[in-house]
Order: sequence, then structure tokens, then C-alpha cells
Amino acid sequence: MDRSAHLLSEHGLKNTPVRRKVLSFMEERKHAVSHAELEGAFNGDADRVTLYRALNTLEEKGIVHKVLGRDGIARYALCQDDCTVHRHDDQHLHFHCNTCMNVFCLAVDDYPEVNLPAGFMLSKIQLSAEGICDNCK
Amino acid sequence: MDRSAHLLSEHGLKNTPVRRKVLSFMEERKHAVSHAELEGAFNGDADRVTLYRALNTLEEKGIVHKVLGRDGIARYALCQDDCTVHRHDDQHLHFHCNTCMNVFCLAVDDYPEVNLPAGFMLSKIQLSAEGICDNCK
DNA sequence: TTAAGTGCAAAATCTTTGCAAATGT
DNA sequence: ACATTTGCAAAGATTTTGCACTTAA
Repeated sequence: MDRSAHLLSEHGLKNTPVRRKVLSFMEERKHAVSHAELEGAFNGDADRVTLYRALNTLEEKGIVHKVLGRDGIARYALCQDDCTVHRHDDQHLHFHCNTCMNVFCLAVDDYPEVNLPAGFMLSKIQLSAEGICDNCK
Repeated sequence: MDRSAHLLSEHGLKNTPVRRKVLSFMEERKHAVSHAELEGAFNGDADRVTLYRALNTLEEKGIVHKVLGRDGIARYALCQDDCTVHRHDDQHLHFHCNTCMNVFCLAVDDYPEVNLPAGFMLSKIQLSAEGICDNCK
């Protein structure tokens, strides 16, 4: 059983061709993938709606996480192995390329201290950066 | 001449009632305002489209900056006085409230060091945090 | 006066919902 | 067998575009 199939059964999801292909597509990319990108990759082999539903389901189960690009379009990337439904997506930086608009999840060493005003309760800090990626430079 | 009128003329924009009201509405709020919120505030006194255009124009001129909420909806906040068209929006943290979905621009003291992989060029780091705001706690 | 801004209608995007048919376990 | 997943059609929501009318400078 490959990794995609394993992830699915592990979360009580049916091992369907669409979901397997969505997951393996993500595994092959360095960046978070958008719905439009997936639709192109499937090239008619899956309905637009099915892809939306697959992405939503995978996110709900904590298998992938969602990032909004600077263009406002949602993109999804595989979570790390140690992610859980309740706590995930914390320990990395989202790098937004201003040219291709792709979003990359990158490791980050240290987190800043943040002092919030009175009455604000912090649950999570996210780092995001923008610039030009590897591919577009 | 009030601050709104000043900001407009300073950037070569006409001092119209809609723009003045958009700006003073933002001045009164602690959080970034969405198009829907503005539309509610205008209550028919300005067309939906005019508000979209006003927000886009203000953003292009560097008078306000745009933040995407966790809900994917764009929100806008006044830039600090020292912002320019080419460099602005750097020195603060966007706090996303998970209850009301509002976004607050907060001051931040120190920025983290970020090491990017080879080939990535950094132009800007943004900090964002989520939790519960002042108002919703 | 006239370039810029506004309103209305219509279109373009992106995403969700309902329901019947197909599929995984 | 049966709950889940998929495909199709249709609707919703957000944002943009075109064009004639209005307004600030």
C-alpha cells in the first residue's frame, strides 16, 4: 500500500482513484497546489466539484492544510507526519512567490516573541514571507 | 481639511464623498474592514461596485493595505503614515480573530531570522497570528 | 471644461449544494 | 449490502468589466 492509500485508510476515508491522485500529485510538488492546478492535471478525469470535495475532505481530516495565496486563491499542501487534526500546520513558513503565485511550505528554526494587547488571546503564530522562488528567479 | 481629504489630495485622488466616508470609517475601526462591512455602513449610499473600486484605488495608491482573512475575504486597513507606495505594511502583525474573523494590525517589536533554501529571494516577511480578540473573549 | 469617479447591468470567477448513479469495503 | 463518493446541473457568493451619466477641480 503506497503512502496515499495509507493516509486515506488511516483517516477512515475510502481509497478512491481521485483522492489517491490528488495526494500523489501533492507529494510530487514542492509547492501548495490550487484547485485549478489539480483540475489541469486531471484533465477531465475528475469533475471540478469532486476535486473541491476531495480537497475539503482531506483538509477536514487533517491530511492536508490550506493556505490562501496572495491572489486570494486557496492552495493545499500535505501536512507533516506529526500533524494531527487538532494541531497542525504550525512549524513552517509559507513563502509566497510574487511571480508564479505559488506557495511553498518551508522549515523555520525560530519563532518570534509576540506581545499582544490586553484582552487578545493567542493560539497560533504563522510566518509568511514573499519574494521570488527558486523557479522564477 | 480633515485627514481623509488630506490623504486623498496628497495622492492625486479626487475628494469624493464615497472615498472620504470609506477612509473615515477605517479610521474609526481598530480592525481591517471588509467590503461587506463597508456596504452595510453605507446602507445604499454607494454602489457595491463603487466601493470595490474605491478600495482598489486606495490600495494602489498605498493609502490602505489589503489583508486576506482566514475566511478568504479581503479586508483593508489604513497604512501607517510612513508607508509609501513601494514599501509599506511591513512592520506589523496581522491578528486574525477566529470568532469574529476580524483582522487587527498590531505593532511588533522583533522579527525572526529566516533562512530560505538556495534560489529563493526574500522581499518581505509578514507575521500573522490567530486567536481570540479583545472583543470576542 | 474635462478628466476622474460613479451607478447600473451584465459577466466572470470561485465555490457550494442537491440529487441520482456509481463505487469501495 | 450499504454508506460513501462521484458527476452533473444549478445556484450562491464575491469581484470585475463596459458604458453612459455625473461631479470635483
